Amino acid sequence: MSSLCESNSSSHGNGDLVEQLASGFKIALQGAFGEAGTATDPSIKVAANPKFGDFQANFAMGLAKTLASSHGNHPKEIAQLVIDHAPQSLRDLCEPFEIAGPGFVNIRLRPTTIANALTAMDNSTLGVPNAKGLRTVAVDLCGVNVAKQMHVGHLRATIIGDTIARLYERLGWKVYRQNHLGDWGLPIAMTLAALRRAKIEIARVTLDDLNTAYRNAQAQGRDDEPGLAAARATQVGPHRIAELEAQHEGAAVALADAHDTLRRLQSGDTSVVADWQKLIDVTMCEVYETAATLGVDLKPDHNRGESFFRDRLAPTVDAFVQAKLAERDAGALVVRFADRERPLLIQKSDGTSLYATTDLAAVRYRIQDLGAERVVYCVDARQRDHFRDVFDAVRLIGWTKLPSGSDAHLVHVPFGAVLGPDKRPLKTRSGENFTLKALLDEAVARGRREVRARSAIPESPTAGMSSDELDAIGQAVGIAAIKYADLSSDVARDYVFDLDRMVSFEGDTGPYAQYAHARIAGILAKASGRDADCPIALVNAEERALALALLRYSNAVEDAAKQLAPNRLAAFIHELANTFNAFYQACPVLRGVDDATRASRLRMCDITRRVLADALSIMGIVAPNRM
RNA sequence: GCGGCCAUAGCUCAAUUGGAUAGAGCACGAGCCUACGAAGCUCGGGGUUGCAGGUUCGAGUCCUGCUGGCCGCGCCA
Repeated sequence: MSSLCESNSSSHGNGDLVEQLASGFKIALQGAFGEAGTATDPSIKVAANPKFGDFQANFAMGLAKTLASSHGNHPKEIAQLVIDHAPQSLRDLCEPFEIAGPGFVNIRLRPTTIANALTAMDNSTLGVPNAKGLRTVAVDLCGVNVAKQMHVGHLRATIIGDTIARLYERLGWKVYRQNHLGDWGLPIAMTLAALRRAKIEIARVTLDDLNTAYRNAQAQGRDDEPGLAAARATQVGPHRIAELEAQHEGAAVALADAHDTLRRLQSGDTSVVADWQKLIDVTMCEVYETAATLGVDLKPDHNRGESFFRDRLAPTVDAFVQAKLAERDAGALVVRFADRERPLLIQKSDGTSLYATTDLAAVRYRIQDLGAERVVYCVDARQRDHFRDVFDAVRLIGWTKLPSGSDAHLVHVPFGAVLGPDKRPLKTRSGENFTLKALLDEAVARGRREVRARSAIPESPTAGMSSDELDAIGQAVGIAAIKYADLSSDVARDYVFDLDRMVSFEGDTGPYAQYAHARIAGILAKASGRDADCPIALVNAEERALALALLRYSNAVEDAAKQLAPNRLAAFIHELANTFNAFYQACPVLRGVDDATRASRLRMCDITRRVLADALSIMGIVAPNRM
């Protein structure tokens, strides 16, 4: 597995301890076992338990297995031999090594090693490596449909996608956010046709109107032809057949109208195109507003909807036909795969294309036009099979090839459903989807209520703040509650939406992290004048633990990006906040300590605050200085 | 019918991708503020990781079978 940043992290002077230890053990491994040692991963991990030290090296057991034929060494002997070959540069970093269990090498760092590493990361990078725009990723996120309100499903596609985009941005990648809007094709035409039939003035239409029209259009267009055939075959009552026939005719009329509208839209009929544009404007206006509320970077620049690819659909289909990868089946064009029955449909029997076609055109655009070496899709887990097929089709035709000759990496990040208390997909009492707006309004109201309640206490740091200030803080808290709850568990899993738990502000929540940040900000505000370059002294266990937690930041960011797992970052945030709170409890910063200790602890507070704020900003969460 | 995902403490979730005694939070019990911010900290009880086998020095993690749940399966997106 290659590093996210090809350039050697140690050259950044970020004091990455794991890398320093790993390179030291590599030298030792080579010294002890030559070729076989060079090929061995030192496997440096954070210690499973603090009593085993700070880190552990787990190479010995695996190496014993590969060496078994030629040597007869036990893992413990192998570990000892490697330790005997440890270069002085490695020995200088650590207390004497210990071998324990089946062959673990326990590593305890010298306090100066930790202090030096912490000093080295105390700059604007906070130790995080930077690819300097030399690597490129496209992130498919949000994926709203025109004329439809955003609902909870879009919450995940939006904030998970935004966080992944921010992770890569933080690592210095060139990031293209791609909002794959549903803004083209029959569904939009149906809505448009329904609006025009109803003589609704499109210039003044609202998103609610559109939403209603969309639903009505879908209902009108629903044709139960199979049902009708079945009814005739089984000779059910004439009443039922008549009913189905009427529905069939109504649907036929609506569909014919929609098809006509679609034809005019596609041929550039100025009046239809103008109305269509208005639908998009009305829809997106609210999407941008919601994105802003959520702290998500989503703008018109990021729109790469179905309509954007409309002229690329025919060439896409042609390419598959030319490559003899597509074949006719019952009038439609399908791509078949060697290892599964299910084909990928890329053209309907009436000659029009469908969603897979757009997805294929979009992958090609992202790799060949944007130059993305990775394309990440933040889309509902139910579309697993679909993306598997699309990705395989792209590989078959060879569109993953980059100019450099290497292959672009396609990844679907499948996320689970948001469930209600009944463990069923979250719905309102009347069975409708919750609009995202309603959900966010509720969360913001709860956040504001909590913040106001606290500001009413005279000793509170927020006492006497203006109503606007409290509202802003309350909003930050409410949004953080929702986002952190979503991003802190494995995205692939379903989760139960429980606002009470999210906004409880206790335990592993967004507000807990914000609170830790605000506490530190409070200390720093009280400390008048501090020495930013003072020596860092690590005496207490809590100081040492805090320093080690801070030093894990770069790995947490890289790991979260590599695994496309925001919950890894959330786990880091929670652990850091936790470790800081313990430090804070045990180590006075401003009172009753000598100047050197005070300066050292203040510096650690400062770094901690910046790391917390930085990590939260990757999740698009605001960290207020007071709350 | 075929295929995919999942099952961990009473509840909600972790587990550094095969490493040491499976960890957090909530809830429950016991402590800590004339306050460097108690939205906090410390300590405690709570587990046959759905079941049965297998692979190996080592399995929550990999393989096989079973049970239970969710999801998907050609002209919707």
